Amino acid sequence: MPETNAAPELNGLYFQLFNEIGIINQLSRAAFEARLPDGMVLPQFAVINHLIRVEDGRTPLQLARAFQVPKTSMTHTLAGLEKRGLVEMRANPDDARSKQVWLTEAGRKFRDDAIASLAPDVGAFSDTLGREELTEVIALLERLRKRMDAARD
Amino acid sequence: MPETNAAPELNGLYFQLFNEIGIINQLSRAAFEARLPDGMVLPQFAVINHLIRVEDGRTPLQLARAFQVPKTSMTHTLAGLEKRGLVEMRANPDDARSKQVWLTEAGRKFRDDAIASLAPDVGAFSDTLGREELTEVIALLERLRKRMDAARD
DNA sequence: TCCTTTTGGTTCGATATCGCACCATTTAGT
DNA sequence: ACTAAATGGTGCGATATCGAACCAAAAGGA
Repeated sequence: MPETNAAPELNGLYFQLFNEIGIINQLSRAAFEARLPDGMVLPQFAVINHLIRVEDGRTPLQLARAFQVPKTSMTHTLAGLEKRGLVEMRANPDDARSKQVWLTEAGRKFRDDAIASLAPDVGAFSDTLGREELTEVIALLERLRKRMDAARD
Repeated sequence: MPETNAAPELNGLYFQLFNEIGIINQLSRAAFEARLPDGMVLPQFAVINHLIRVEDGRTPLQLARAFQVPKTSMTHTLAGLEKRGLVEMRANPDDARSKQVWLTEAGRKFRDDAIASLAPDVGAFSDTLGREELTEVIALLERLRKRMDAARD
């Protein structure tokens, strides 16, 4: 007899976790967008941040995968960033189908300014989790994210 | 000289955490919606689940607050659920402006079926975090959520 | 009681998100 | 080389999301 579910309550905990994650996502999104200029939206900021943290010159598809959004969504996000002059789309020398996303000077400055203007907000609750707890949570979530990603086939 | 930021790297960790949370949210959303019938969307399921976990008879505004979404979004979500016959909107006997959201039998059944059909997916990675790790993460995130919520004034 | 403010909810318009279909290139198979 | 399949990206239409403005009921003063 196949053991399909040895610990059903575990599922409930995962549901709870996803629920909590959804709410925090909501809260952080709202907080961010309240600070960002007019129509600037969280995904746009996230992309800029990613390009700085990792490296610019990524392709749109790489970005879509990194954030686990459909590529059409990324196209839209990048179009917004380009219209604001925060990124620059160039042809990919290695593949004529593909493009590369590069930060402009304005893009880098924008990110620095945004971080600075966001700092006070983060400061309002940054004492909630200690450094160890934070890194612990991040590590666990990262582990979960990679497993979920892998399970996605 | 005022100490505005005693530990700047902490902010970076929070950014990282929010980033990770955003991606997992994305992944769970996509996974859920792949299983749910046609146009059914994650927030709708989340509301049903909440009504069962907590108690139905909540008002739309209570739900909006619970999920930290604007009330207009909740109106829309509830309209979708009502159109599918999964919830029922009744007048609030205590307040003529307000309404109450009640689950229908179809709504309860729907939730049970959805959970069942989702179980295999969760099973694909449910061994990633142990029960202790899970409850630990949930507890920490819950703590953070409440603090962020409070900081929202 | 009358008037002001607050609160619960919806309507409306603007934008974001995403699936589907499509095109151009690249890769793989023969 | 030639064709078939896979890959990177976009256009389009349908829906989701959300802020602003609005309405009706309730709460709070005077």
